[in-house]
Amino acid sequence: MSKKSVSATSDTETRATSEHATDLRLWLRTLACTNLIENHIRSRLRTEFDITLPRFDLMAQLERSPQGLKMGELSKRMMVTGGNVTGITDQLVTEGLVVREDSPKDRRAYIVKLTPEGRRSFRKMAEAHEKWVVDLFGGMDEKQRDQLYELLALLKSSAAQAAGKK
Amino acid sequence: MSKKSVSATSDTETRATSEHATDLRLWLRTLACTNLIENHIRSRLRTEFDITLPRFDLMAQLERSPQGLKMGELSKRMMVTGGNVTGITDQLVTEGLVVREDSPKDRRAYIVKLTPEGRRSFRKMAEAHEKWVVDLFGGMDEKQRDQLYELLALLKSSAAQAAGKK
DNA sequence: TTTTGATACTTTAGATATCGATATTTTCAT
DNA sequence: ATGAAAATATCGATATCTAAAGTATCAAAA
Repeated sequence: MSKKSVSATSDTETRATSEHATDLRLWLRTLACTNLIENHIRSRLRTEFDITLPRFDLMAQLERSPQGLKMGELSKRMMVTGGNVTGITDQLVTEGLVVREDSPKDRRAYIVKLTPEGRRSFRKMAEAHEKWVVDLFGGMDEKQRDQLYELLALLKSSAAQAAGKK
Repeated sequence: MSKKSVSATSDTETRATSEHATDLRLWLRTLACTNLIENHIRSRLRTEFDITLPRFDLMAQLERSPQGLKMGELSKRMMVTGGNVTGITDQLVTEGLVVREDSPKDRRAYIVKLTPEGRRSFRKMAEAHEKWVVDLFGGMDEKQRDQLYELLALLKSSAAQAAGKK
């Protein structure tokens, strides 16, 4: 007894099951791409600049916000917990790449900023980092990259909404 | 090398810079999507099943390979280092969810398998997990998801090639 | 056989990560 | 005002995670 192929005739239950499976495959592929790229970048940051990815990421956030950022802001933007940001910041302070300044508006908070050396150091790494990313995405043409960019915007808002409602 | 459609007024340098910037944005958006989804799944696995994401991932690999997998295979498929797999496996063995069996072919290797309890436990979690993923991708229609799936295939091979050459 | 190199896994050290608890400060409703 | 609730950051415990070094085994050549 052979099963009919899932097509226009599939009932609700069959369709639901099949959608589950395809969504799962889609998610696993998304994850695989990210891990592939992230592992590569992590490895090169280490071998070529002797820095870890989390430290680089934190510095990247600060470079984009020259006025500095509160710990909580960093936590939100890096999508990691506050305790984690505390640890990474501690390391970068030890290395002299960032500083904690007291916030004049809120005595609970710190403002984290790049030091001049941190900024200089980051700029050099960022230049190489951009090249790596260009290479990693180089197998796609401009139209495909644009399409991917738009689809990921959809995914981001879809996931944000679903995650928000919980 | 294929021709790229570029606005007539941009010179080479401008184009290069702008491509760098757009690729970087594309990568950051990819990363943001993955983190968003991953954090949500991690959180729900913890609150609803009291399990960590890495443990769930390892079990998922084993469920797909009922004959069991060697540590090295797990390492490759999960895209993490061997030492990491050792630790996660240790935890799961302690919890009675997986077992290490000696490989009959190679005394250096183990075959890791789900225990009956591990399989039972995983199936229950996987069902919920799939629902979460369906919800997270629910804001995209079928065509968009298909497109995303295909574009990610391109990205995967592009990144794999670039990462391979180094 | 013995050596040699590669492979499979573990162990170690260091740096991230999370979660829950805590201390301090701010905000806000009364 | 003032007390409760919320916000900010840190700390301690535990769990990942990587890179590198170490152990055991395999496979093939000398």
